[in-house]
Amino acid sequence: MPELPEVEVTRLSFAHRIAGATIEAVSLGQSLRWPLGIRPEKLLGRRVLAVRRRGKYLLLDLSEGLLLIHLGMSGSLSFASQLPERTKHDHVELRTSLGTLRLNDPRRFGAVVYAQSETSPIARKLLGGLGVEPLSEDFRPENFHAALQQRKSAIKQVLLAGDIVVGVGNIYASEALFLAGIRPTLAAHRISRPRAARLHAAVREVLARAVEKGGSTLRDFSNAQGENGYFQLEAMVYGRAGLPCKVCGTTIRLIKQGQRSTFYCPACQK
DNA sequence: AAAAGCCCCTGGATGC
DNA sequence: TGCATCCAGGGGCTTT
Repeated sequence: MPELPEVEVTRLSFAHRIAGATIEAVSLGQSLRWPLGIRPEKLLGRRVLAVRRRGKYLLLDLSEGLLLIHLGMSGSLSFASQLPERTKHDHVELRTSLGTLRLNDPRRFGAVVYAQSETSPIARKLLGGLGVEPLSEDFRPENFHAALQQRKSAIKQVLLAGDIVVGVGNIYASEALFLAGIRPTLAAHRISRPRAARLHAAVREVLARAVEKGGSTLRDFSNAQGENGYFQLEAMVYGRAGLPCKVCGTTIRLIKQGQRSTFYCPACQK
């Protein structure tokens, strides 16, 4: 489910409510992708200072150390003073003085990992290889073009890899490439400077727009307040195989790239 | 260094 | 209704 917009929407939905809370209890369900990395009782009494985002990770700054939270494919967070009864896919629960934070993740590709600092070995392993934040000032057309020149694989897969620019997942990669008029199979190093600039703008535009719409709720995504997203309703190509392009009417195509679906318009994207 | 495949896991939709 | 197959928002790890 969660690409940058869904993670950011989740962050916005509880960051201000959990800030300053003291951790009172931690309980774990089934194992996730990685172990927590600290004895849960060690977290008791620590405070949650802030919630930041890096790529698709949420970073909970604690009075000592931080928690890295990843939602994987099917994870979602809830934060409320009163939550419904726990179900079998609720794998991490953090009870605090201001409410309970709960991770639900049926597929368990997600994770909650403790790190002593952002430079600790585990934090470096998870965050170290990440590319630039697409919505920050550091994401610049010139640098983006230069980075693409180094890569021979298909632009869609380069976007997904996340080592040049973070946060673009399977939905928004297809959407950004449509917006930029670029064929997903085009080798990244073949993209001209002006076209790279156009893709740069498209990535920013599609992600920012998706955040505004509360993300995409394809099956089960909701933010930490339980609210759904609506960006999927305005998707131009994602999930629209066989349907007419909203711009030119040509039938949208579905192909596989690296075992993942890619959608594009063969007329609008060259 | 980069690229390509594999795999982790559960559940919903579809087909016979 | 039962069972097999395919598919799904991610990404680390291993092998070329």
